[in-house]
Amino acid sequence: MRIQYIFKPISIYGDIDMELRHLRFLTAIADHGTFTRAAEALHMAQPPLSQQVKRLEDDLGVRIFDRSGRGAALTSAGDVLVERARAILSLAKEFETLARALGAGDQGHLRVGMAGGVSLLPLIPAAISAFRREKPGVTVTLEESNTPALCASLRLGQVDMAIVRPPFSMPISSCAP
Amino acid sequence: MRIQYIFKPISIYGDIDMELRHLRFLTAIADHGTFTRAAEALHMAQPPLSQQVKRLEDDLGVRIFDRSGRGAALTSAGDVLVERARAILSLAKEFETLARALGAGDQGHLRVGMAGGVSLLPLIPAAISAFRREKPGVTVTLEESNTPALCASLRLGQVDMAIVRPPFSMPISSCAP
DNA sequence: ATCGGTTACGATATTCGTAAGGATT
DNA sequence: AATCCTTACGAATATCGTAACCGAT
Repeated sequence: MRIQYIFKPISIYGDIDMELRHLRFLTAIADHGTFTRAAEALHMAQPPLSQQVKRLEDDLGVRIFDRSGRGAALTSAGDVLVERARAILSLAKEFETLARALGAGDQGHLRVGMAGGVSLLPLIPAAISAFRREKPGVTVTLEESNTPALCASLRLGQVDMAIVRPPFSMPISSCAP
Repeated sequence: MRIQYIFKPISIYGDIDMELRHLRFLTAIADHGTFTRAAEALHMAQPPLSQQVKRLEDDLGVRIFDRSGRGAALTSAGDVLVERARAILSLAKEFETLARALGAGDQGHLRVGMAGGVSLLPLIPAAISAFRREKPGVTVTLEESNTPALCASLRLGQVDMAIVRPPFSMPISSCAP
């Protein structure tokens, strides 16, 4: 009866918080086949890349890459994990894109044409103030003119919206985009 | 004609890499309603939480929370984004769980019973060596005995696998789990 | 001997915490 | 006045880069 013991090293570091950075490291190595080339692609030196990956592997208790003299190949576990990592990174990218798009809606330039005397109505300045408070990123341009001229400006796209008074002759369908 | 200009501040920092930490911050604030209580839950002080969120908002160009004297409420954009953040964090959590599970499969204790003389066959030691090389975290216990005794041990769960020679009398269905 | 990965350690950069300042209820 | 968020700045911490080392082809 022969018994063999293998002592597995345990992480000397405390548990780390896995971050998207680590997932980016994994996919880069999987994509480029070696730590060295992945490090180049990540604009960093290779030793820190090794450190981070090793630490992640130790923390999760799973070996993701098989290192050899000619590069790093995915283990069977690594194969599954890198696939998941790509999905997460893809969602994160979408998150950023969506956030910027949502933000873009809150900034820009709004050109408002107002018929003469409209600014005397209590509701209008209040509405503009409220809008400016809610969307501080939007530059608001106010322009006072008469109703027919404003309708023309609106049609030409020189203003984005016009506050006029009846009577005015403009079909709803000709609103500016 | 009156014109108002509002200059929108641009981030003085370079673009940051969004990390899972930022998403954790967002969901914590959304969950707790105030930066202060979220900071407590995150085991951190409240000012750095404000800093990180502000920086993320500036970088993405979107306001996620409406700050007021009595807490932080989600903006319409923030509502969408926090929902996405939760999805990403959920996947990240799954990733960690899966990784640990895959790692656990690569470690543990494998008890192998071998019939006498089997170790003389060239294939068996080679297979064991290969297995140990591939799964360094698994402790392998080898035990030599005779075929009937090994079948009994296997049935009792005293070994995980047995390498025996015919004839042996054991239905396949009685394999250990 | 070259290529690739790891270890060691000092430098750098980011984050974090404390203290003071505003704003709103 | 009390509560909550922000700004400012020094301290702690984590990451990063360079240099030296090991292993394999």
